[in-house]
Amino acid sequence: MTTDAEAPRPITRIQREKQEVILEAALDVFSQFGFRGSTIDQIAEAAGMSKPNLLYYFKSKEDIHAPLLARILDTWLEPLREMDPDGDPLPEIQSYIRRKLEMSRDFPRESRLFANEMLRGAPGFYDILHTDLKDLVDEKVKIIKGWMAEGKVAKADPYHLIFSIWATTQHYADFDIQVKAVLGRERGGEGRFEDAARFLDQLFLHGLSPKKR
Amino acid sequence: MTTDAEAPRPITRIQREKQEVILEAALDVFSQFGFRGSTIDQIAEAAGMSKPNLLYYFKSKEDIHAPLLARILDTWLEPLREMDPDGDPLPEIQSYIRRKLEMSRDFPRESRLFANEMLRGAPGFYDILHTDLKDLVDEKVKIIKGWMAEGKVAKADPYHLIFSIWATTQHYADFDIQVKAVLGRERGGEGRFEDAARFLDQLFLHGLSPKKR
DNA sequence: GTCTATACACTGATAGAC
DNA sequence: GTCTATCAGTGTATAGAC
Repeated sequence: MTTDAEAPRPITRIQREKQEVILEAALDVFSQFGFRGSTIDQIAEAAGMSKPNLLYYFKSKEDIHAPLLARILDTWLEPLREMDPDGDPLPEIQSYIRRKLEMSRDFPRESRLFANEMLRGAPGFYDILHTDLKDLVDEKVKIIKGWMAEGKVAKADPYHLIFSIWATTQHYADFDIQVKAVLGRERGGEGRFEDAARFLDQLFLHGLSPKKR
Repeated sequence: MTTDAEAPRPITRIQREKQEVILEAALDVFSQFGFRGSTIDQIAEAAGMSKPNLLYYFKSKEDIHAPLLARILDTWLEPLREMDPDGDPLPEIQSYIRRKLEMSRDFPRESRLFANEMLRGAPGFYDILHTDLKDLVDEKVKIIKGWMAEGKVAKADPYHLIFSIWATTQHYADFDIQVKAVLGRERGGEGRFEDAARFLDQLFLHGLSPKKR
C-alpha cells in the first residue's frame, strides 16, 4: 500500500521549506547591504542555521540572490500590468498609485533589494530592464497617450509620469528611515502611509486633470 | 628670504590634493557598492595608487567614508535652505525642484552614496536626520503652510510634498540605469533631464495651483 | 541532513625597506 | 612618501565525520 511516489525528485517538501526560510533571511540581509555587502554568515545566522548547512541548500551566494531578484521584478510590475486600457483613466492611475504604495508598505525589503541592484548598475539584469520592462512600459505609455489624446488626462510626458509614480511610492520603502526621522514620533507612525496616499492622490489627480478652458 | 611658513602644519598642499584624488575615487566606489560592499583595494586602484599608500593618507576605510557623507548632506540641503519665505510661492517651489533635479544630473554619485546609506538604515547618521534635517524641514514646512493659508498654494501635506520632490528628482540619479533602459536610445540621452524638468514643472505646478472656485 | 574542520582567496591594516 | 611584504581576520566554499 505504501508507494514511493512521494520522492520521485530530489526536491522534497522539507527542502522547499528550508529554502524558503533561507530566502526570507537572505531578503533581510541583501536588502540592507546589497549583494557584495552581505555575507553568507549573516544570512545563515538570520536563518538560524550554520553556514555549511545553508550551503547545502544553495550552492553559492549568487544562487540565493538570483531567485530573489527574479521574483521581485515580476511582483513589482504586477500593478502596472493590471492597469486597464478600458477603465476610467484617472481612477486607473489613482488605483495604480495606491497599489504601488501598498507594496512599499507591505514589501519594503523587496523594494530595497531592487534599489540596491539599481544603485550598482543592475549587472546581469540590464537586459531584462531593456526588454521586458521597456516593452511593458511602452505598452502602457501608449494607453496613457490615448487617454491624453481623448482629453481625459492632461497632456504630459507619460514616461516621466510613470517614473514619478515609481519614485514617489518607492521612496516610502527605500528612504523609510529618513521619512520617519523627519516626521518624528507623532506623524511617523503607520499613519504615514495614509497621509502619503492622500497627498499623492491630490498631487497626481489634480496635476493630471484635464484643464477646462 | 625664503620662509618656512609654507609648512607650519603636517597638512601640506600636496597632501590635500592626494586626499582629494582618493575621495573622488572613493565616491565612485562607495556610491556603487555601499560601505560594506566596497573594498580599499578597489578605491586604491581607482585612485591610481597602492593600498598601503592610500592608507597613509586615510588611516581607515571609515575615515574615507565619513567626510564624503558629511559633505553630501550639507550640499544636498543647500537648495532647500535657499527656499525664500518672501519669494513668490509657486516660483520658489519650481526653482527648488529645478535645482534639486540639476543636482541629480550633476552629482549622481553623491545621490547614490546617500541612497546607499539610507538603504542600510543610516547607522551613525540617524541622529543628524532626526535633528538638523528635521529642523530644517520643519522650518520650511511652516513657510509652505503659510503660503497655503494665504491661498497662494493648494492645500496639501507639506511634508509629503517635500518627500515627493526629493523622490522624483533623486530618482533620476539613483535609478538612472532603469530610466535609461526604459527610455531607450532615442529618448534616453542627456535630453532626459529637460524632459523630466518639464514634466515635474507641470505635475507640481498644476498640482499645487490653488483652485479657483 | 547537519555538523566540525578546513582549504583557500580576499580584506583591512601595519611594519619596515627604500 | 611610496613601495614590498606580511599578518590577522573574514569570506566563500568544500570535505568528510556523524
